[in-house]
Amino acid sequence: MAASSGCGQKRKTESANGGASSKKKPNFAWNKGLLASMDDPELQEYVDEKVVIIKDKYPKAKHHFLVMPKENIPNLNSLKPEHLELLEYLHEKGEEVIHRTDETLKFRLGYHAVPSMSHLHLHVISQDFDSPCLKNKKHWNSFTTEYFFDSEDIMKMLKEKGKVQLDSSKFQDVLKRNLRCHVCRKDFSTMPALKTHIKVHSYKNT
DNA sequence: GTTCTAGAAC
DNA sequence: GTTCTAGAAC
Repeated sequence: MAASSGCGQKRKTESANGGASSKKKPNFAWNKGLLASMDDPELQEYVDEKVVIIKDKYPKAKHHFLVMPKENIPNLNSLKPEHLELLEYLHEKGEEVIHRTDETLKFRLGYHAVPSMSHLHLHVISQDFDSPCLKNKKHWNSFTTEYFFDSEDIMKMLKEKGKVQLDSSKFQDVLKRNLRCHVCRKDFSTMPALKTHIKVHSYKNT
């Protein structure tokens, strides 16, 4: 059967790397990974003159896309008032990809308060969170707590304040909070228990 | 962001 | 003994 985990784990049988120089994987600049992913045709979902949409390399739900401007905007703190139209465009393109994918499912469009990866990216993620890549508390809390800012709220902030200023220290504790179902608010003590539980809910967009 | 894995939790 | 979490990795 060889059922795989489906979450991009490495094959240990891989050995055709032609040399003894493969002891360690260079981890430096891992946070620049989105730049490479943007140019990967395997991941690209949509491209135009202003944006690139890719499938998240490690999707945390059945459907998980990243909408990114081609313009190099490192993060939310870099946003200026003149970027508002661009944010609206990202949102619009995100909604389009939802309609092309599965409009019967509930989705959210939003930004992480403190993203690990550099280069502004709008998450477009279905709310089932049914994925083998969703593995730990940080994953869960980053999409189901106030760590996840709805795109509309970010746009509103930029519009009203002329910037998006988030205190990153405030969000470290949020990621360590107890595991709680995003639908019925029931608490769970382990990830496996939570992952089993969330399957009982419907994620239809009705 | 992920992988790996020690040792805590059960 | 096995499951699960959480911190280091260059």
